[in-house]
Amino acid sequence: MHEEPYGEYSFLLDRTARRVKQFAQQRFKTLRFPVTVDQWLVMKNLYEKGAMKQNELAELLFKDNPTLTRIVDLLTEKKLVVRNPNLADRRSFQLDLTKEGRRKVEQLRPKIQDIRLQAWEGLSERDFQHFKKVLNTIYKNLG
Amino acid sequence: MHEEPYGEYSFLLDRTARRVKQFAQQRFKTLRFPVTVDQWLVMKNLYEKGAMKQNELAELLFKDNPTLTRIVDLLTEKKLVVRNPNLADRRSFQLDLTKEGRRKVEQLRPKIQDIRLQAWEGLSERDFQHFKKVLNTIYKNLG
DNA sequence: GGTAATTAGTTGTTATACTAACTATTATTG
DNA sequence: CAATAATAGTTAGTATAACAACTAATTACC
Repeated sequence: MHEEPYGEYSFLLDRTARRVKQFAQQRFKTLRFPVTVDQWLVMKNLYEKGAMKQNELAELLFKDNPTLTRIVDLLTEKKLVVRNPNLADRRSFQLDLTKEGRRKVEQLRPKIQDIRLQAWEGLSERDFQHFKKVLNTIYKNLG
Repeated sequence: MHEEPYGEYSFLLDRTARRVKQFAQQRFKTLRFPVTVDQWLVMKNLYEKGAMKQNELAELLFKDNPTLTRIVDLLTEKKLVVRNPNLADRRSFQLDLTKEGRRKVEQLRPKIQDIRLQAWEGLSERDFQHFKKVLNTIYKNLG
């Protein structure tokens, strides 16, 4: 195994990605924040970028349409997101945060930093830049 | 977003991990290899390390028991893995590859390298070592 | 030896990911 | 204008992940 170049990279990548998500989800639970990590990403993007169509959101999040449909379904049930008719194209909606959704985002945003900093303890900004470069290269190589 | 330290790391991590798995799964399909990436990990570890109990495998793979039970269920259905009674402890099994399972592993192992190399094009062994260090640090920080 | 605590794996539930197929709507083409 | 192709989002199916609860077996303790 150690004699093969880049052995185990995908295993470590998967393991770490899962752990990061699990940790964040647990923190959300502690904070009584009533959504999953992936639902949060939807809300965060709607907050920062404003109302948009589902396929615009899918592009931002690199998620496929079925998955996103289901996430949005759950968020609309929780009354955190609404699907407004898109007058320019009856095939699509304008997704937007509700007032409650907006408030929830504002509550959690300041806390995300704490979650993030725990992961990066002992690592530097330089490590981060390098890490990003590798992740982006791999992503592009497989794209 | 760019003013926050380590912003987006989890997003990029998740995105890349998903893409890597997706790419590998597509390659498996092309190669007519009849298992998923996660099933492959089970088989690979049984091949390299020999028969073992489920909880030993769970530790190696960092997967929880329900998930592993389901993966092993599917592999036994495909007749690639068997659950042999563990005479020392009636609560557990010895998981092992079947003859067919062993053959399948031997078929695919040489091909895994190609899949891996595409991801790491343009990156070096040094990049890899650094990447591993970051992933392992994050994992430990959140453990 | 008997009882309580722990353990190995399973079952149930909810969520997300990927692929395939589908329906209604819009765009393109001749 | 009509027919065809493409598109937006949805539904269905299969797989994995995480958490909770459970059952049978084993271990620990008195």
